[in-house]
This record gives sequence, structure tokens and C-alpha cells, in this order.
Amino acid sequence: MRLAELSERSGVSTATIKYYLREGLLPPGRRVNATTADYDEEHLRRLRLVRALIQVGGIPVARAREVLSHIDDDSLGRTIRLGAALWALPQEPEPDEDDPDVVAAAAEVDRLLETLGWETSRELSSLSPVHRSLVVAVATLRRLGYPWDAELMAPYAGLMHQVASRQLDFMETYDSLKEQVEVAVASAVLFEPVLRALHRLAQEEESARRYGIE
Amino acid sequence: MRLAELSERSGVSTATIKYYLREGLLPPGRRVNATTADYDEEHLRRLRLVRALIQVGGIPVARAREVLSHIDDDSLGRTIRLGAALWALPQEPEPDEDDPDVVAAAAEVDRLLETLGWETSRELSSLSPVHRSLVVAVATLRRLGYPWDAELMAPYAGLMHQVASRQLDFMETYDSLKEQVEVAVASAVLFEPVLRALHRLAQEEESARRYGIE
DNA sequence: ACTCTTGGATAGTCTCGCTATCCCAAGGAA
DNA sequence: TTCCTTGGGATAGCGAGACTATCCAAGAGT
Repeated sequence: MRLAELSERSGVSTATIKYYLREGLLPPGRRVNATTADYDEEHLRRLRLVRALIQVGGIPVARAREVLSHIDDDSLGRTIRLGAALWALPQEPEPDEDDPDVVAAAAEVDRLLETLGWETSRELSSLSPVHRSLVVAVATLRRLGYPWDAELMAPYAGLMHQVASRQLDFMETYDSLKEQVEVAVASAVLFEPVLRALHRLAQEEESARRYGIE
Repeated sequence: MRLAELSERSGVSTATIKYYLREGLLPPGRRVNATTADYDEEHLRRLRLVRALIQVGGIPVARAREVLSHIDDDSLGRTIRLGAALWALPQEPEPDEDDPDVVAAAAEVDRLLETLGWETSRELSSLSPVHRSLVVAVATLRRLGYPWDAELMAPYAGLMHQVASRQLDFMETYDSLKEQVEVAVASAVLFEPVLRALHRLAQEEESARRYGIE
């Protein structure tokens, strides 16, 4: 199919598709001649994923490119490739190591990982952006006066572990490693809005049950 | 304290504080005379909350103002006030009612709520922005080919319900309604990064356990 | 009295995600 | 062939959002 058809089937304007091509989010089509390129179903699929990452997930374009490059890179093993794709997602600013709240938060997070027996995460803690964003978030809560410590977080971590397990089960229903990594990314980025919405819905529901509508 | 001190203690530049004052995110200080205003601990606390909403939660300034106005409005009942604050948070674009994926997603979400017995949420479904964002997220997943239906979501919803219950328990440890609403907002906005990070950490950990580091 | 700081107002800056325009080469119809 | 439309590449511009830098007048500090 040509650019115009790709645009029509995806609902994304040709100008925007050209922009994504320029930015390397979408591989170029097969050039038929100097003025025509041919796109296939794979392009359409990729374009939908890109839109989902950017629009629903709110990932910046530059970061989406990195994430996608890890999905495409089939030279790595499963854990590394999956990790690389997930590590490319958040990118919060470096926490200030001198801030006492950050220090306290880092200690609590480490204690949490120890309690849970998550040794792998603990070993990678100085490297992982995910770990860093957890520290930043906990430090912020503490700064606001909420006493988030390992004991308070452990049950949530247990619940999220159950969630993650389910998702990996789901991921394993796909055959190719590329699809699996894509599923993992889609889970991380698109499933989080679902979880967030479920969380808030549950909060509304439970609040109405406890206190009525008043 | 004066503006400069507020800036120093919060780590936010005076220019930015002035900007927040202008935008109504921060109530003006008590004017001592034509050139001096006095700020107190409450201002500092509010400023920290504002920063948390905007920086950690990624809430746009205009929306943060709405949310804060609900925290301050003590003319409403608990559920309404809490709901109003939470409803002001997401604001995703209206889903396209003609899109078959959206229709299917809405049907699945309704079926989910029915299964769970979340009648309140079901009744409010046409109004609640939270409900809408759930539909949008599920529709996006379906569009990408992931078969998200009520059965698949139910266990997650159960888990998130447990999370929400815990948070309301925590909220109840605070005395004043204003503090409780603030806790709820902080939970919704700041706790979500914590959950997200825990989720991804769990994914890393479980992935390493299942597949090794390779 | 003289400088320094404060708070308020205004306009500018920077980033990001597009989007509109221009241009040229094919390809099709006359 | 000639003209006219269309697709694709390159470039510049736009609009929103979150600050940020500058200016100014009125007190405060010494």
C-alpha cells in the first residue's frame, strides 16, 4: 500500500507519518521507484504501536525510538532485550544524592527488596532506571510527610508481583521473541493506564461503599 | 517567611513561585505592606504538593489548579469531594463512539463492572472520566490485537480493589476531611508512580527468575 | 540618604509534536 | 508528446505549555 492508504487505514495524517519516518519510528517503505514507496501490514501494525506509545502512553518521540529499536534488535537474549526495552521507558531526572529524603527513600527501597527477596533487582539497583524512579517517587511522598517505608510498600509489591506474573504468563502465549518483547512493552505502557483506571475506579467504588454518596 | 525563603526551603525558584501565584496554584501570601508578603508553613506544604502533582504526576498546571480547588472546597461531602478531586485528574480526549474497538471496549468494561458487582461505578459510567479513560485504554489494546476482555481484567481489578482498600484505610488515619482528600489525591497521583515502578521491578525480577540473565 | 531587595507585571524562551509549503519526478489522459 | 495530477522528500513554521528573564516602583537595611 502507498502512504495515502497507510494514512487512511491508520487514521494518522500523511504529514505525521512522514514525520515518524523522518524520526526513525517507522522503517521506510520498499521503494518502487523514485516517487513511490510500498508499505505492508507490518508497517500498519508498527504505526499503531507508535501511536499507542505516544498518545496513550505519553512517551516522548525520542524515547519511543529507543524502545522500538530494542524491540527490533534480535541479537540479544530475552531478559536483556526485554529489560532494555523496559529500561528505555521512564528516564526520570537523576535524584539528588544529597537530599536526605532521597537517601531515606533509597534505604527503604533497599530494605523492601531485601524483605521480598528480590535479589536480582537489588543487585541492579544502582543501574536500573526503574529502581531510580521508585526512589524518586518514594522520596517525594516522604517529603510531603507520608511515612512510606518498606513495611507499607511490601503488600503492594506483592500484589504487583502477582500482576507481573500474570502478564508474563500472557506474554508466553506468543511465539516469537519479537512479539513477546512487543507484548511486554505494550503491557508496560498501555496496561498501566488500564491498571491506573481500575485503581481509581476501585477507589471510587470503595469510597461510595464506605461513605455512601452523601 | 518571605518569597526568597519560601523559594530556598522548597527548592523552587522565585520566578516559578511567582508563576504559580499568578496561575492561582498557590494562595497569595499575607501582605505586610506594599513590597512584602508573608508566607507560612501551609504555603510551603502546598507548594510541595503542587510540585509533586506537576513534576512527578505530570499533571498540567491548569488541571492541578482544578484539583487543588476541590481540596480546598469544604462545602461538599466526603465522597463527592473526593470524587471531584479524582475526576479532575485525567481528562483524556473523548473516545470516538463510532469506532468499533471503542464500542467493544465499552461493552467489556461494562461486563467487567457487572461481574465484579461494582454497581456504583456502573451507574456513573457515562459520566466518570476514569471510566472513559479505561475504555480508551482497553480500546487501544484491542486495536493492537490484544484480546482484553472482562475475564482477563477481573483479576487485575480485584487486585487493584485490594490496593484501593488499603489506601482508604490509610486515608482514614487522618483526621480532617481536607487532609483526607489531600491524601487521596497524593495517593492517586504520587502513589501511581510507586505502583508503576513496583510493577516494572516485579516484571524484571520475575523475568530474571524465569529466564535467567542469559 | 543611598543602595539592595521584594513583589508584581510583562514579554520572551525553549521544547515538543506536529503541520503546511515547496519542489521535483513519475505516471496517466488527451 | 504534452500537460496535469499525485506521491514523496526536505524545510520551515506553528501552537501549547511551562517556565524564565527583565523591568519597575516601593520599602527595608545600614
